[in-house]
Amino acid sequence: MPTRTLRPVRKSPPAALQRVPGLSYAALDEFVGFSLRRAQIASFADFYRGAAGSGLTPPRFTALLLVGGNPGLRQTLLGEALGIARSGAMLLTDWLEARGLVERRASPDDGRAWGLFLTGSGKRVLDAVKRRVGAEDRRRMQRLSLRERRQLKSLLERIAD
Amino acid sequence: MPTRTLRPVRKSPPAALQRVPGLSYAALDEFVGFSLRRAQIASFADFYRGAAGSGLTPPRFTALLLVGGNPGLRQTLLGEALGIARSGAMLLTDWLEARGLVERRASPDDGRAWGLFLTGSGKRVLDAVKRRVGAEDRRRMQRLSLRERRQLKSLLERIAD
DNA sequence: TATTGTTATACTCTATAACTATA
DNA sequence: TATAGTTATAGAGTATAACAATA
Repeated sequence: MPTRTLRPVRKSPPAALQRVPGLSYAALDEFVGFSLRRAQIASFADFYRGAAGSGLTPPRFTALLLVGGNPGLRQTLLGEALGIARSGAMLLTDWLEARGLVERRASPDDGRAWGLFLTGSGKRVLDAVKRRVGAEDRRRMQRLSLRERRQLKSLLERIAD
Repeated sequence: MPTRTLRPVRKSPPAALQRVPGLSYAALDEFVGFSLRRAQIASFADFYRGAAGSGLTPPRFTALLLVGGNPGLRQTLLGEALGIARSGAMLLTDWLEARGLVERRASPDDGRAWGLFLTGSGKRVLDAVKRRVGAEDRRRMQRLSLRERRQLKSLLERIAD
């Protein structure tokens, strides 16, 4: 059994591109990627507002959602889904387990692997954060009509790989 | 004058959410934020493809674009535009200066401040990378019709703060 | 031999806080 | 006093590589 070190809570959201008044952004506005990035940063800010106090970050929240939707998920697969190395998936799982949100259970069919499961507390925390983050997500999207929201989502899916 | 330490070139793009076949993503798909994030990650991948070999990262590229479009830009303002602390803006400027892409000139009206300017080499590198990254950006967007591209950009601007 | 999880280590980017020199 | 830039230091998240146990 490994050492379960509790990693501290993140204090503030990551860097954010800002529109500073008086500066020329003409060169940036040629790229759709910049609009995408700025919208995505706004969405991250929503997340941090909704997840405030939970200690969750986007990868941790995503991990909880994935474990919740795929009980018995293995760390390697979790890492793959998150696009991080196995070692990182382990540290992430350590953090979630130390906080009592996720449980490692020995895999019945593979002695090398763990199956990951939400604990009762993990389910409650996930539900609460999901509700609050979801509310923030919908609040921002209410700037658009229902039709525009569907359009945006469909366009985004088409340009994502 | 500070020490101008040359920071190494980034090897690989940052983490990327992946659709792993067989996993349930139902819980994630409730959030527009996830579509946004996945599309944005794809756009980052485009950037790293286009900027390959240049050592540029998204913040460094953005910094070059901003200095190019705002000659004499001060570090503090650059940091603000990028959403990073002054100290970070300095390290970033150090990197760009050590690579000969950007020049610090004493500000004529304020003895404390630098004005940032692209060097000849900086202009050439920026032009080349801009062209290649722009091509990648447009290549992805060609999955959409012209009308859809305009729509996407407009929708993104409306949900960004 | 290959894979799962783990450990050790290092690197990148960021922040905070204290310093200096100018304003 | 306040601001621009700098320095020192630390933290968070990532990667790579080597290891043990199991497949």
